[in-house]
Amino acid sequence: MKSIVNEQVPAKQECILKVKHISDALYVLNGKWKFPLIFTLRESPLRFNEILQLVEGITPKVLAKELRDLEMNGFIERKVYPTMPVTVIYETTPYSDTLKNVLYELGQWGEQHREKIRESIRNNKMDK
Amino acid sequence: MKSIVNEQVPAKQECILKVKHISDALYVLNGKWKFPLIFTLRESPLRFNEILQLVEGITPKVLAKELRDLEMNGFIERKVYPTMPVTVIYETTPYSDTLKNVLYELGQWGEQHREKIRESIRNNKMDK
DNA sequence: GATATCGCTTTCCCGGAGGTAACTAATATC
DNA sequence: GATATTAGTTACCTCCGGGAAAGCGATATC
Repeated sequence: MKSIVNEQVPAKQECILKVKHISDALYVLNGKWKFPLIFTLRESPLRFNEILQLVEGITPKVLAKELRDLEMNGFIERKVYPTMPVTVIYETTPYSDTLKNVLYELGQWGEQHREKIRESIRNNKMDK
Repeated sequence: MKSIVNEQVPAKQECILKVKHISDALYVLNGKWKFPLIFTLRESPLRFNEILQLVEGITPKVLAKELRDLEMNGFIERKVYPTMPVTVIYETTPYSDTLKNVLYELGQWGEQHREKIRESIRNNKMDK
């Protein structure tokens, strides 16, 4: 005695589960800076002030907070070298490598999105 | 007369550009609900109250605001049918399909991340 | 036509994210 | 002891996400 309703239930549950996975990801990767920082540090390890210059728009306070978050969640490691004025190097852990595909797809999408927006402006219509 | 510095400049510029693409993507997809909503509506078009029930934790006000944002950015369409108490159906546009890969990778990552966290708790150590 | 209900929408409010600018601690140099 | 460098921290402020609850337009009921 299958009904349409019964057939929809598994699809619904599956959808709710998938959304939960996406929300789990967003929970640790929320905000404006997590993805940009992980991407940048995956290119090469950097010092605090180097990140400040490379990641445009970020401020010392926000950077310090984001780096703390990322370290707590196992994405980066903070290495202190007792040199003359102290050198602190931030580098990504292997766990950040698991984000490779996400970072790639996000970057690709952002690139085509920028192009689409530029075209919309040229054509003087926002969408459709 | 190449120096190490000169060789690093293109890589730096390339990195800054890629980060810009990622930031462009995050600009329209920021917050807790954009990805979950696009994913859910890509599964099937839904009415306002159906979304409220399906996307756990979202409130009417926040949902209305997010739906407005998503419509303005061309991700979804709001269709009104003049039935007895009025039916409003929200459905994704073809532009949302361009996010397919991003949504897939984000969901995959979130799933393995949840598993990793559960293991960390079992083993009583947070990372490393 | 007064009242109730459904399907959103708006108002009010709080807390936290994130920006600005100035300050600090440790060492080295002058 | 004044100044510079590195790696932040602190105080202050604004804006936005998001929760609670009321508002509102259209129909259904009496």
